[in-house]
Amino acid sequence: MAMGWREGCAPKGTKDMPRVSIKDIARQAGVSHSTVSRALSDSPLVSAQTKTRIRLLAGDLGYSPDAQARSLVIGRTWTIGVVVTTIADPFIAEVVQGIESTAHDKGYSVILTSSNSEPERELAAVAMLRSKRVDGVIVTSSRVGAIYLEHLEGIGVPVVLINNHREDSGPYTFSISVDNRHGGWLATQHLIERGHRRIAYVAGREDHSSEAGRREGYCQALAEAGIAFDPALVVRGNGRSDGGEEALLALLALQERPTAAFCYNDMTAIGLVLAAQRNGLRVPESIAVAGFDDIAFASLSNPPLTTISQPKRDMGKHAVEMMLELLNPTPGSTPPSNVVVQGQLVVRESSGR
Amino acid sequence: MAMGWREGCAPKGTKDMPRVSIKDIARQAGVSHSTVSRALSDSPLVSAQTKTRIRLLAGDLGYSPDAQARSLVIGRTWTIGVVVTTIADPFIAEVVQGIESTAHDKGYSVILTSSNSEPERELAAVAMLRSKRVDGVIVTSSRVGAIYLEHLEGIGVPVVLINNHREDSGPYTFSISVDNRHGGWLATQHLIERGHRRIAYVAGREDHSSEAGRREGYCQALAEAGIAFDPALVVRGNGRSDGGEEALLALLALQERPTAAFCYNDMTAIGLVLAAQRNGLRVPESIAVAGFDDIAFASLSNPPLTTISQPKRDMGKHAVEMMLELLNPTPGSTPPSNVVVQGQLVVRESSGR
DNA sequence: TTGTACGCGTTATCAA
DNA sequence: TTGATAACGCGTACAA
Repeated sequence: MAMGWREGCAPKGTKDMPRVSIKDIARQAGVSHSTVSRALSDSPLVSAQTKTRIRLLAGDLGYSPDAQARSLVIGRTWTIGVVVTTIADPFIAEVVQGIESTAHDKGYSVILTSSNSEPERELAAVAMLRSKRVDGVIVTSSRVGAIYLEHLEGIGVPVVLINNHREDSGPYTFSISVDNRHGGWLATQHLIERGHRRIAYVAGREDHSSEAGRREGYCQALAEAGIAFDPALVVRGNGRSDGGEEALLALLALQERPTAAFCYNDMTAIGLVLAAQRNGLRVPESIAVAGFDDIAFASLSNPPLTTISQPKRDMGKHAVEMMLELLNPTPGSTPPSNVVVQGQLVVRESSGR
Repeated sequence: MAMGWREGCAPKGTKDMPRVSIKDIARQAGVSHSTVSRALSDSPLVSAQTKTRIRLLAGDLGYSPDAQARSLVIGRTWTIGVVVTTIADPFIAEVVQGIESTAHDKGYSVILTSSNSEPERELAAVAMLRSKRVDGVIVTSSRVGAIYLEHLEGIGVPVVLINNHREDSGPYTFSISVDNRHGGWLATQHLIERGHRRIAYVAGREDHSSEAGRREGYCQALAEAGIAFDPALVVRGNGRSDGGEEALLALLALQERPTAAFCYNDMTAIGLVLAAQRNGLRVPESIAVAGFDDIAFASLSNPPLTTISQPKRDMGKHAVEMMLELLNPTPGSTPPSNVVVQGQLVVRESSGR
């Protein structure tokens, strides 16, 4: 019965089951295809009678509207492209969950592309999104190069950047990002309140757009507390757990060890905690630790991690809503502007009593 | 300049930047649009001279082929739909990363939909994928209801199920799944080798298709070791960390407490470990623990978690390759069949010395 | 209230 | 080697 299968997928639907179009419905209903089109799109230009008749028929025939054909004439695809570095990053995954979820609610679907931070992949992704005629693009990548942004904007559709504010962005590009400086300040300030004065900062990658802000917040909190900034206490990391592990070793090698560490993000913090414990240190007794992001595992690590919580799902949601406002501006409203959301300090056990 | 923006996105591209089609190129090049089409698709029916001339022109004009129009006539979209429960699940996220990555390599793009396990969302997602004319669908959901599968197959395109083998699937539906029974056996056997005889099993949701197999493996290992099966040692879980926490409390309430626990998955195991530590138990000394999946955090938890590793990325990759073989059967090859991959025991510290 | 005719951007089938 | 012309499935201005 399904023997034709091995010959490959027949062009449209299988030979066993050809696809039904509005013309087919029209033929069976004895009307023109335009009447069918109107009936299915609930146009007032059709009698209620034929409307229901056609709709029933469409249901019986198993009709499914062809979004491509529709988009071709309408000029919109109700699809938004989402570009991430990797979906395996727990932070990004949660943001994307927020994006997909609200996009779905608004009748949009999502094309997901991951760049793996490889420039060629990024460009290929952009070309593909452009060809697929997405209505807009949301980018959740911690670093968006200038050239890359240029290509992105070359698609000619609105772009929303998450955690990646850029000054040199085009007129259709907006960003929504967490207040990194304030978050860094909150975390450091918290450690200071806990009585620490030698506080390390484990940095992220320098090309991550959030890095500078978090470090500034760290510096500011120190300054406000009258603690002299010690460059030796700022160690390099990479945003991943292994970076945190290496950072701990670097701190261990210091003459005067820190009693606390604020880490660029949770992954770094978790790696640092693990390495500390492996080296016989107790957290938070020997070294207090605070992270950034509040990924799901922050509360499941041992000890549970004190961190700055970002409203990840909400940021995804907000990004979609901003995108829709760009695509379908509501008459009265003000045009969108860049958004900065505040992170929240979540005190858990890794920062002490 | 970009003042027209607030009037909404103009149909195709912005007014500032109308989209260029092959007809535009044809006009400028003084040839017919079919010649342009041929030149761009590298047809041998065009002189090398005009071919390069047209291609250069296309580049200058910033031409981007319209995938929709193309698909409309070709009958393929080079798009596959991916259905997950939630992308925020670390296991699923890694599988999807594997899917997106290899799909990209093969020239396919991915539409991501998350069902949140809500039936209405699932059906809406299926309808949307059908309308968008995806070439195939990959499902990574731990439970696929019979009705749901029916709808899925109603799209008329191949379906690949990950970790969700079903006997009652249609002729175009295949599955790739881990050997749950063997994995459960491996983990339990490992705990037995470590000297444990009272070993608990913390179950997953009963409607998860992997649950039965893992439990069977557990039972078999016990039987082979001559250990009597004690139903009291099988406690309910839900596949999440809070389920593991509750399970530990249940085990604590037992007359004869277990000295080890095999958990349905890593999230459950992590929750159980955390609850144990909160209750003054030491892992693995007081209770040894093994999980299943080997999510990224298994190695980052404290103590690092012994678990059964699933080749998550490879499973995603394999799913795509299977899909492509269904879409473009290579002449000589055998038709795809359901695949069962073996998990690997990864011994870390949570299971003892 | 309905039907006709055209266009969206492609590919493909004919003639030339 | 190239150019008309007809599809693909749909929306819509225009005419009836």
